[in-house]
Amino acid sequence: MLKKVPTTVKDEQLIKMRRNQMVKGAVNLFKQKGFHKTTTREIAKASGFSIGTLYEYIRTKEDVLFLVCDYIYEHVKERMESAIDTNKRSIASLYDAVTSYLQLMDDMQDEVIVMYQEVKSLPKEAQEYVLQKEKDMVLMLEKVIQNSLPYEIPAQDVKLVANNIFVQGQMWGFRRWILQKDFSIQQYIERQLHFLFQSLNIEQEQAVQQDIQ
Amino acid sequence: MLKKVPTTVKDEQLIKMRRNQMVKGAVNLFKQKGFHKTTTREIAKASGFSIGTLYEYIRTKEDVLFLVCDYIYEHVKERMESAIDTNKRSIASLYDAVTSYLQLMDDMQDEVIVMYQEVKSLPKEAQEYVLQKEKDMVLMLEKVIQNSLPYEIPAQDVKLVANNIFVQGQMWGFRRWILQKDFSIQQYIERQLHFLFQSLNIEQEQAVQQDIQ
Amino acid sequence: MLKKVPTTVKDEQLIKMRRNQMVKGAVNLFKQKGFHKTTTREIAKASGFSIGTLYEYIRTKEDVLFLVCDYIYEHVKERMESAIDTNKRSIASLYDAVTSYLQLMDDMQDEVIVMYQEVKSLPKEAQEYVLQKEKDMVLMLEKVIQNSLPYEIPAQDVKLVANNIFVQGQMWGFRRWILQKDFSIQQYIERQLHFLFQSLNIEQEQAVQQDIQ
Amino acid sequence: MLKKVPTTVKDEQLIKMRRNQMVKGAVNLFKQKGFHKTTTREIAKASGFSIGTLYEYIRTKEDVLFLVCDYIYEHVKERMESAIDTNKRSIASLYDAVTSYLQLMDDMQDEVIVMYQEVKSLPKEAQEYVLQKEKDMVLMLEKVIQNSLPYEIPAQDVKLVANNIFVQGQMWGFRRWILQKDFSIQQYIERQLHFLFQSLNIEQEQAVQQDIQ
DNA sequence: TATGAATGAGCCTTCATTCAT
DNA sequence: CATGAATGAAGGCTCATTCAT
Repeated sequence: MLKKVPTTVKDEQLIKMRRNQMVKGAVNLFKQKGFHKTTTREIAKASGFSIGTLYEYIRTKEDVLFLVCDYIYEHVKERMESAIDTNKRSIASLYDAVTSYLQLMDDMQDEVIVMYQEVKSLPKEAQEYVLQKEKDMVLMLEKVIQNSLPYEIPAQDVKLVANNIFVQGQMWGFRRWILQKDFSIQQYIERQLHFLFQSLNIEQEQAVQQDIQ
Repeated sequence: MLKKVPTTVKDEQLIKMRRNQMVKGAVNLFKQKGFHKTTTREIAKASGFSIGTLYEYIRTKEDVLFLVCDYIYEHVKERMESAIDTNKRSIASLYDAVTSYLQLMDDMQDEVIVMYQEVKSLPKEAQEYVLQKEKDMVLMLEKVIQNSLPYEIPAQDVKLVANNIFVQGQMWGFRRWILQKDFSIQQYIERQLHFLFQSLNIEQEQAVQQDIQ
Repeated sequence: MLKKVPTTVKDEQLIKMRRNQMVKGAVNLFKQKGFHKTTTREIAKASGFSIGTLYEYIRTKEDVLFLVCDYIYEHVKERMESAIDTNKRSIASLYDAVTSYLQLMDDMQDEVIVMYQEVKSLPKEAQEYVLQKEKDMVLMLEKVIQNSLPYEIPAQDVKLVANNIFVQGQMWGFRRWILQKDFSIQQYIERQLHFLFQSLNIEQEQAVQQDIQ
Repeated sequence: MLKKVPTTVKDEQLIKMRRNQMVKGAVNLFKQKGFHKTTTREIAKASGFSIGTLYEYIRTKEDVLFLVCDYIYEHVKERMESAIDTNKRSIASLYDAVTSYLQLMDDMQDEVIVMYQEVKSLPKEAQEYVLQKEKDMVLMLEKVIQNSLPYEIPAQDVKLVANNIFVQGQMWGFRRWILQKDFSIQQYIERQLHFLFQSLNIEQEQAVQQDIQ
């Protein structure tokens, strides 16, 4: 499962730092012009070092994209994990999970858009690696759903609902020009929660109250 | 709203034919390798004519992408319009609309994926043109929802639900590797409808029965 | 045995012409600066067309080198074949063969030097292809030797003598700075023939006289 | 005639050691991939120190090649000188010289090949320096020939024969794939001596017997 | 109209060399 | 003295686009 991008440089500390610079710079560029229209020189410049130095930390341009995707997912996953307790057995935990997730998708709009528009440019192997991370995230949502509901529902339905939530998170960024004209993120979260709970036959008040306690 | 791609050729009939060949060939290529990794030569070859001829019918490579997007949307819209009556005032019409839409998204998976992964490669102007068509489609869904519901709901909620449905259609193609392992398209439609109606506080049986009548 | 360099261009006539231009230009450059220090842009310019056009007729820079080697050997072989009758059974034919061969090596000094200094830069497969052609040439010499001698000599010795002659031809170009100070090509040929015949226990006069008849 | 490669380091002892390491490593690499395809980093690694250290002992990459060539010739010359007495006035000394020389060329095949394929990559000045050493060697052979022969022969012929022998030595390495299939080095030496003596009108037995005495 | 050879800007990548630590 | 991270000039190659036939 480990997928390492080879380096010429040996100092692990330095690698981490430089790659952080890279990801930062690259995300910005990819956001604006997409992966293909972004030059390696531009990436280097945006990262604050020369083209030569860039290539001390990666092998190919695609490595940059991979690093970006990896970074984003790692970040997202981390935040999700610290925000969500997949084992708590109450509606409130679903409420919290969805709230945190959508909030996160708001915070990381740009990154997420970049990722979803460019994964297909990754080499097959890297694509699968990223896909796996995505699956992991959906799985987290599935677990929360399963554990929160006061009744049993078919595994298939759990999957569907989890995927729906997941995609609604992405949609907030992707369809920003349409949605963010009419909704603030708070409103968006509130209404999505409303329909979610409604569709699951749950009184939303329960969730909120449990949460407050 | 008109967005014309200029040509050297005069014969309108011929233009139509040639461009159809182009779109056919290009969609296939874009599907496999994406817009950027597809060369104009490949497009010409897949279209059945020479690179020189290709450039008699377009101005730039991006024109091909635009033509593809345009074609897809035209197709989708056409089928949606013939399948949906936005004015019928019953739950059944929402049921029908969602069913038709999801079915359509199943039929046109590849095309839709191509479109959504590559629009950002379009020049700004063209992007907006395509975006508008998308908006039109969501609007259709909004209308159906508004007219079908036996009660009033806030415009915002209508928008949200329409967008959710819209995205669930795209997700069927985008997340095929995950979803189509567990669902047939019929099952997918059925369960999505189930949760949709549940979230709208509507007995699904009503819809089905109305439909049969 | 066929080893074809792929092209984008279809017109066989044109390919031949352009490649001739290429080989001409490239040999000159390789002669001066060696393969590695010669730029593809320089090759293009020396060939009289643009870098883009160059790459319509080859796939990689190494292809140019291969084309050069191929051209040289084809040329050499052709001239050797037209000058030598491997079946004539007299000393004179050996005399003629060596004379023609050394004369040829004088004419094609530059080309031969280029070839021998750069074959190792060819990809393995191409290297073997060229090596084979070289073997063919040595084989020609072997045949002539075998058929000309009035007595039997061991196959091994035939090989050795053929190789010696072959290398003496190359040496005339390679060691030009040393040899061509002291010898004209006629003198060189005359003395090498002298020692060759001496080493084979043959009166040189026989050969010359037979030849005159 | 002195050609010094400048250094940052002062300690002569150290310089010698480090450069020995360098030559050792470099020869191996050049043998496998040629001078141009070998990187300075690879040379440094093969030498057992860092790229920074490498550049403490040389000024440019070409210096490494020069050092290699220099080393090889020094080695070859040394062995030749210890094996050959250019003043002994008997056929046996020619016999010995050729034998030693060809044996040496067998021992140092790789090095010799490297040298001859890469000298042209040396800067002009260095090329001449190496060429001179080569001339010295041929001169040694010339002297031996002159002194061994029981009769006078023209200076030109001496040169030619010396050059022939010299090139036959190189050919053993260069044409190894062809020759070493049919000959052991002993056989090769024996047959070349045979033809050499024959061409010089000398009974080989004389040489051998003289040698034994 | 159709063709396909020609063009060259521009991209990714390498690698010899330097220099601060 | 030794190290190795940083640099950027330069090279190989691609591909959208043009234009003469």
